[in-house]
Amino acid sequence: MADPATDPGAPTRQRAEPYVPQEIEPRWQAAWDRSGQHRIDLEDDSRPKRYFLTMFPYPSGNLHVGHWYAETPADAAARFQRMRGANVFFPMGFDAFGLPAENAAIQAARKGEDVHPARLTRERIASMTTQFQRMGAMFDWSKTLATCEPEYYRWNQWFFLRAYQRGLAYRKESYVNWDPVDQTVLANEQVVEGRGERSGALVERRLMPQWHFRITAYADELLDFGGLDWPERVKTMQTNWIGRSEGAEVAFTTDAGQEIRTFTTRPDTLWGATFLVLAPEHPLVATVTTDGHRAEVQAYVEAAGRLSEIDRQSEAREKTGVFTGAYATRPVDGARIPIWVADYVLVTYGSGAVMAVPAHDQRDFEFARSYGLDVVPVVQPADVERLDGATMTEAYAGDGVMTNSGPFDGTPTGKDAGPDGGVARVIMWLEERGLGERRVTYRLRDWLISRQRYWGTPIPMLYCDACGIVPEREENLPVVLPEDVAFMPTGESPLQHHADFQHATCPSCGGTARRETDTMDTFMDSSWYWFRYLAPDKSDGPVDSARVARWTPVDTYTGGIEHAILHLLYARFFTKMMRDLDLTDASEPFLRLRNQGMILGEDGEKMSKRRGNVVDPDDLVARYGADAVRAYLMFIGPWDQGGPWNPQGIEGVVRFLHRVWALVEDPAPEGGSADDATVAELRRAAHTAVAEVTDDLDRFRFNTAVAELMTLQNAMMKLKSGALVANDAWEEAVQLLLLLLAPITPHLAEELWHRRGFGESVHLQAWPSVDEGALVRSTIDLVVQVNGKVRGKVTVPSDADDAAVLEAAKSDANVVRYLAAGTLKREIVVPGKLVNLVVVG
RNA sequence: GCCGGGAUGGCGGAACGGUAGACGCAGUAGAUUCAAAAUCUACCGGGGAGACCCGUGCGGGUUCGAAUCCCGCUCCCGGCACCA
Repeated sequence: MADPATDPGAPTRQRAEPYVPQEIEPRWQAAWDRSGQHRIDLEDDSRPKRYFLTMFPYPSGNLHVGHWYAETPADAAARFQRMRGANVFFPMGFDAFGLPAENAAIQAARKGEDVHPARLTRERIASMTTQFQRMGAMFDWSKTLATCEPEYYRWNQWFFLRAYQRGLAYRKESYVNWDPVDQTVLANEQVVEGRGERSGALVERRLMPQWHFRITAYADELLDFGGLDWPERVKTMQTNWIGRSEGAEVAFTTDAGQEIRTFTTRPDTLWGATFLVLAPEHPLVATVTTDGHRAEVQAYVEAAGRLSEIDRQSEAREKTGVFTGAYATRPVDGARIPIWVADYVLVTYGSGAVMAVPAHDQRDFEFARSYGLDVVPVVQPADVERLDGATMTEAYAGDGVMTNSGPFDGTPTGKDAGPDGGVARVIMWLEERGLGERRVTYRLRDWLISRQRYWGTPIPMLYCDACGIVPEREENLPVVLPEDVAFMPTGESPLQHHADFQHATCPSCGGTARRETDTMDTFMDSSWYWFRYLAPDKSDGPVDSARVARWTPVDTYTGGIEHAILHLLYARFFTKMMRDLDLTDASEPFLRLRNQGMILGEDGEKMSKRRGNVVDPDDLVARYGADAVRAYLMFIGPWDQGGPWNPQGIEGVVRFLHRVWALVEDPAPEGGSADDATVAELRRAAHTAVAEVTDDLDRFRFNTAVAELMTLQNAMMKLKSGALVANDAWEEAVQLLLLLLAPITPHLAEELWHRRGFGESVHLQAWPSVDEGALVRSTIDLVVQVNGKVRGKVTVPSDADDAAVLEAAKSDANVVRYLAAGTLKREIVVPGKLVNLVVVG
């Protein structure tokens, strides 16, 4: 073959125009917009529906690489499903309420400037929408929404009222997490290691009346992930968070006749309960305490109240507590045991009081040793020497045989003892005698949704002097968040000083009422938004029930792992509540969940302005084009892993895209071969890629999909010649390559598709199917093993029988050397892939 | 402590139980160039001149054959954690 590089006489290879993504991409984005190919017909039921949902972003004002990493692979998966013949709905909107915009307004107020969160948020939504267009994604912008608009949040209020009617929303005074920086209470889910999830401030415990959703009513149902294709770790995290414990509730009676209820997972150790412990906040502490101990107990309770949650739960801390002076009766045998107050017992879990069994619970053991309380073993381990309460150095929590336990002596017991074990039998025994009952307890608390903030959905409740707490009438919704507000430099919610907003008429008696000034947790907004996408303009109800029936649950939901508990738990709860309000038949919102990892800076650290390792997607697009950014983010590694940004890595992908352009557009070198073997090789390469890319995209394995496309490009480049390009098989291979590229690099594929004159948009083509015939090889590689070692490889016709295979193996000089030493034991034929000839000496 | 997920070249990572390291990055050599960039070609786990040998966190096992399956560890990441 003449090569202009080495042969000066050879004709110079003509080059087509260069690949300039910056020119191609805006042109196609505008064309797709004009043609409306991303506007979906939600009523079209001629094709199977696929609801692809990606977690809607908070309008921070600027897209960062994380958005591109989250959205563009999801877009590739959605485009792939559309080409496979599905009617794919892939909407995008904005989670628009929240503290950052309000904090910006407060900051501005401190400087005497005027910034309003509503204006700021709407501007940011507009600029981010423009930025989103540059991704070349197939978002259907005709169905977008922003949660800060009254048309959206009025339905938050509507749901709240319906939930209130059903007793699923309620107000109660309880100990809550107060974030002193953001000046609001937070849900348990928003407190991480004792600090506010957003502000990082140490949260304080405050007793305040607040609105809650009764998520605990669904605790058991939330533990059931049946039928869901979700990552194991997300299911585990939610299961841990809900924290189900089985046990019994046992009531102890004080000498003064008050009942103290305790929860235990080990009722079989009841005979070893040598004291009771109340949490400092337990309501009975004051009434139980005897006069002689009052001062000491009061001091202890006050000191405990001053401790931050993190100090109090510190593991290193030694257990402290005080005796109340009171005694209670152990119900199983009438023994009198002392009642203590200690802050290692949490008022928020179980009943806020525990029966302490120091011999078999490490915490109780440590407390008993500190204060000289009795340690009485009631479970004897089978294989260890007898436990003695006086000499034990730690609690024994394992299995064994019950002793000192009245009628149960000799019963095998422990966590693993099963239905005939002590735990189950003692519960039955307690129930028969009315001394206690089976009880399941959860770590999960009800969802606290009140926020003492401005930029959120007003809670539609009123306080009337005559009627008390009164819900707003549905027909008066929305309770509009007033925009004529002044932001305090102190950070206090302006609603607390807005007389017009607070002034209301009581729907019950017609008198004057005061409006609730707390707003809802913004996780409320994201708990049902995918229903609203289906009919964002609907004004006579929250959702279009026919579309809900057809389109939900969401088929594939994508987003960050940081929402594993928060948003995803609330969304599941909300769907179940909506089901019970007859708004949907489904019990689960999202059938398949896939989480992307996080893109880190070049240094492997989280991207931040302070570190100076932020990569700006706008710069990347200007430099390399959107397709290169998309393809690189997909190629970087498994999507759920994320990883550091590699500036040289994207160059490799850019090279690949230029090679694709050259492969399709540049003229081929003259001559070459287009014989049957060459054509078969070309078709095999193309159809192998079809098979692999199809499988990869189906399984969200974008990195190997891109690698497969690179392999195909390499193979085609190697084979490309004047003779082959003139063959129909070349045209077919180019078409397949472009079809496979379409979800990943939509602009490049579309441009080349048109340049080749293949017809209307590549994105409206059917996804190619594999021609199995093209995959069949005329020969097969034969690996020859002797005594477990690979000793050679021979190539035989794919239809060779065992005898011919053996003959072929023997024709390999190297194999024969080893074969001579042994005898043939057997041949193992792996159909379609490999043939191994095994010889044992 | 309990639960979940991992560990493969210099790096990111591939491998239905079937020749480990696909694809890419970085690197080496060469072509092109006055030179460089870009591009192209070849090489690119370790040892050995070679035949070969050794290699997927560690120790066993199953199998003709194990990164992959089983048993026992080590370390790393994530979640929960004084939750009775």
